[in-house]
Amino acid sequence: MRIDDAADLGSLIRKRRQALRLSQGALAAQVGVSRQWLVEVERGKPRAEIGLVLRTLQALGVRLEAAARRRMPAGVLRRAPSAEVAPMPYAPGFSAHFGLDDLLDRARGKPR
Amino acid sequence: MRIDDAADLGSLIRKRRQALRLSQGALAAQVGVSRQWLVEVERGKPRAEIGLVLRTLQALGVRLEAAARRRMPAGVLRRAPSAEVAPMPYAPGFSAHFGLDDLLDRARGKPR
DNA sequence: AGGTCCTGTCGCCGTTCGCTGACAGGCACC
DNA sequence: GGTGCCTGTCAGCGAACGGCGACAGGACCT
Repeated sequence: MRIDDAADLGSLIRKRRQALRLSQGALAAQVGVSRQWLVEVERGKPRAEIGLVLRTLQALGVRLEAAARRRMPAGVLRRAPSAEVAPMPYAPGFSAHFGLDDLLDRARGKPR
Repeated sequence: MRIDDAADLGSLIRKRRQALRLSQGALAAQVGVSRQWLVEVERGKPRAEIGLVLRTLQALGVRLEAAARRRMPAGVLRRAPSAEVAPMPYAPGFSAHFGLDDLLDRARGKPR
C-alpha cells in the first residue's frame, strides 16, 4: 500500500489492526501508547510522533519500504514557488542505473 | 530501503537531500518547515511530526510503501505479555486468508 | 432487563514541539 | 586576507502533544 499522508497511515493502521482482530486498547497496550493516541492516529492525526507511529506499524507487522524516484514530482515543486531549488546538473557519470549507495560512496571520495 | 525507526528515516532524508544537492535550508523552504527541524529530523528525531516527515519525503521524491506480513513478528508480541488480545470474531465472511489488499478494496466499497 | 466489550470524545496537566533569531565553526572560492 | 554557504547548536515562546481518568453510546450476549 502506498503511503502519502497521515490519513493513509491511519487508515492502514486501523485496517491492519482489525485484520488482526485487535482492539484499540489491546494494540495500544502492546505498543506502549495510550488508547486515545491510537484513536487519533487511526483517524489520520498529522501531528503524531513519528517514532510511535513506526512502533505501531512494527507491532502490526507492517513493513515500510522507501523508494526514491529519479524525477522530482512536479506537484511538489510547485508547492513552494519561492523555494531555492537550484537546477543543478548531477555529477557526470550519473546514470539511471546508479544506486544511491554508489552515489554516497562517490560523495565520500571528495570533500564538500 | 527498509524503514524501521526514526533514525532510518532521518538517514534516508539526509542521503536523498544530498543526492539532490539541496541544502538543508533549501529543502526546508521547499517543504515549509524550519531548517532546525530538518536538522533534527535528519539526525533521527523520534518525536517529529509524522505529517511533516511525510511531506519532506514527498518533496524528496521518496515514495513510501507499506507491506503487511502474514504472521506477526514473534518478538513484537512478546513485548507486551499482558496485551489484551481478544480472539473476537468480526463481521461474517472475515477469514484468516483475507489479504490486506482485499480488505482495502472491500473497505472502499463501503463508507467509513 | 443486565453485563461486557468496544469506540469516540472530553478535560486536565506536565512535557515537548516547531518556529524564530542568533551564534560558531568548517569549507570553498576569490 | 575576505566573503559566502553550509551545518550544528542554543534560547525563548506559544501551541500542541501524549497520558490519564472519565463519560457516552452502540453492539452483542445471557
